[in-house]
Amino acid sequence: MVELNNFFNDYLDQEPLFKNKKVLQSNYTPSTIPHRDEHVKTIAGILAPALRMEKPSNLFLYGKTGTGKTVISKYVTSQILQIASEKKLPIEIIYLNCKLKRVADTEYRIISQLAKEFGLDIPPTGLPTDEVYKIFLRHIDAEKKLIILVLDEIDQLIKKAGDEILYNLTRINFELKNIELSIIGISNDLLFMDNIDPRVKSSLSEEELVFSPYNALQIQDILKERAKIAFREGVVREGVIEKCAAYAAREHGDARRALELLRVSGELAERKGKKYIGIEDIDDAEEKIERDRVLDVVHTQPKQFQLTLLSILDVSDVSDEPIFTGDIYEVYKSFCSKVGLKPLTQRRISDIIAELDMLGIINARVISKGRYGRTREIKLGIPSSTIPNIRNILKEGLNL
DNA sequence: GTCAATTCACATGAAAGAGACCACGGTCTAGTG
DNA sequence: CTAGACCGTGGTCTCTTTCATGTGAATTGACGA
Repeated sequence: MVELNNFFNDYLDQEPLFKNKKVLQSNYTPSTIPHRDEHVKTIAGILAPALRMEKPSNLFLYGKTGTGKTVISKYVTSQILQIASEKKLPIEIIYLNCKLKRVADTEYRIISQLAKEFGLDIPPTGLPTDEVYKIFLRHIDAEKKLIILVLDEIDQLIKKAGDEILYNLTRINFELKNIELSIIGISNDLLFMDNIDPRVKSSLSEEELVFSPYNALQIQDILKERAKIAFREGVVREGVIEKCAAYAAREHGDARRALELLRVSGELAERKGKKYIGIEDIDDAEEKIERDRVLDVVHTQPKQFQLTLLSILDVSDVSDEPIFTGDIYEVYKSFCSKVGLKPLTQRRISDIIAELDMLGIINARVISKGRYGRTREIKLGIPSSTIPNIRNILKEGLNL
């Protein structure tokens, strides 16, 4: 038995670097949002009629990840909710993240989640969708209410389930007398509006707002503000914040990434028993975040994904040449026969590769090699230092 | 040399199937009074 | 008589397969200068 007692005591004696780690976590809603005053005001202006029990316009927010769309909409809606509860106004605000698997990524689940918000218990499956609608509508129409529905990552929902949901949701206003429903859609994808039903489109995007990425200086401000609350004084060394911001700005100004980077840097420094966060911790943090993300995928995705990823790692290990779908499929098949798994069709592997690309583990690009066909050119999107590690974990998990 | 047709190796889409999960209603069974 | 067990039906959801269609540029081959 290891002497854990000492370890824990040492741990407790050690001065913690963090004062309040929560403010660096992604679900934290700060009380001030630097460099977004205009947006906050605009949104507040659009939603304000709600406080007079008039239906606000539907609103659409665009912008890349980490540009503050979610934070701001949460902030504004929480303020509204606060006033509403002071004045006893029947306003409901429902926030749904459509990207969360098995929560809100199909029509059925959206409705059942909505129903759940109103205290209805709807089974996760088994009922016809329109039945769920009926139950929901009947229950909800009982009293006068104004509902603001925030659909985050709405593009994911549309891509998977079609635009019928939005059509049905916008129609609730016409069908129910007591309910006013406004929708706030949040999307990372500027283009996704192009291929949805024009009727839905016009009714949905009565107001639009685009969030541009932060630049490095703005991210610095955000980081400084949060770091002040999160860390003890003097913990963050000179240049640390600047470097975090620079990293994040390189990635299209993603503030969430910058905050994560700072938090992980702090955690790593603390674990090393240091009394401060130095620039070198950021590099470690960067690598750790990357590795964790890949490992997370490796563990949560099904076997076929893992096999495909392993094939990619294997092929790219052998040569530095760019690799193509066909090569991977061949290797993949041989792996399958080794493991005794029935290989999937190339069609499916093609999709899996596309999904791995979406997850950011690989970089796949469709290119045409002219006479020699059209295919995906695949490169690894992860630091090479982590590859052997990941490969071993993969092989272990697959009994190879 | 120029230009359009050809051709490759997949990408991309649509539809449909398999299998897991689940609710509901009806029927059967065993226990109870 | 009734509560619970046990179907069968019909629904959703995910992962796949099957079939069909699309596609970008290197290559080819005809054409004219």
